[in-house]
Amino acid sequence: MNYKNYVNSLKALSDENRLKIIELVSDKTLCACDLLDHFNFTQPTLSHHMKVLEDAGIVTSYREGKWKHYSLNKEFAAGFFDNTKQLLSSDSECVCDYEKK
Amino acid sequence: MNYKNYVNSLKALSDENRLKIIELVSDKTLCACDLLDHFNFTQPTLSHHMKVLEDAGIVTSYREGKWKHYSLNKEFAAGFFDNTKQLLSSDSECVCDYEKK
DNA sequence: ACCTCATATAGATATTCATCTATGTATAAT
DNA sequence: ATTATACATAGATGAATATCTATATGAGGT
Repeated sequence: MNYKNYVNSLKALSDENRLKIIELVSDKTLCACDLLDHFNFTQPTLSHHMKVLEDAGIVTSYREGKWKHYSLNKEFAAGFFDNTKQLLSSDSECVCDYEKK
Repeated sequence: MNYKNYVNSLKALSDENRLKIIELVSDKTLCACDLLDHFNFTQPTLSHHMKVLEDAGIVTSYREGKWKHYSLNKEFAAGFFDNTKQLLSSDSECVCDYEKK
């Protein structure tokens, strides 16, 4: 498992508003303006959250005219799920003895 | 899904050292002193991390004389796994329209 | 009682981060 | 060209947190 990458994903997920965003785009594609309707924070704050989620590979996006559309990255979902399983299962190979940092 | 609780779990997991601790106790029980051998930070820092993990219900502990022993909470592992599945799967029931905060 | 070992707590510091206001950029419509 | 709409960036601020040193607590052994 790539620890740095997994920790990065966890940090990106560790925010209640971003979790809500993920659920909103987990089954459909939404533009930023639609997402913003669901929250009480400002547009720059949403922009920040979307950048965090996109940089972490959690959501993907494409531009269509003025709009930017977001959806859940299914590859991320599968990968994150696998990493979580490996972390929490006792029968996974032990990576305990990597070097101290 | 209990968002607050899940976010709390994610935050507790969002640290590379704590992930390593979890892997160390995922298949065996270890005392704090044994855990400390695997890291370069100080004993109070480990104590802090163990408190975070225990408060989040991620690890359980018991005292035996001078030693405090830790192991992975299997119930947490199962619950966290379920929550993650629900979050990332598109076919889960939508909890999108809970109140703004 | 005293000492040693294992762990916890207190207080300080530096970094990270969620949010804001203000402003910039890009695209489309008139 | 001008204006409106959608999104991004810059800079500031307050809150959370990972780490440290110093000290306290607790439990066994001599």
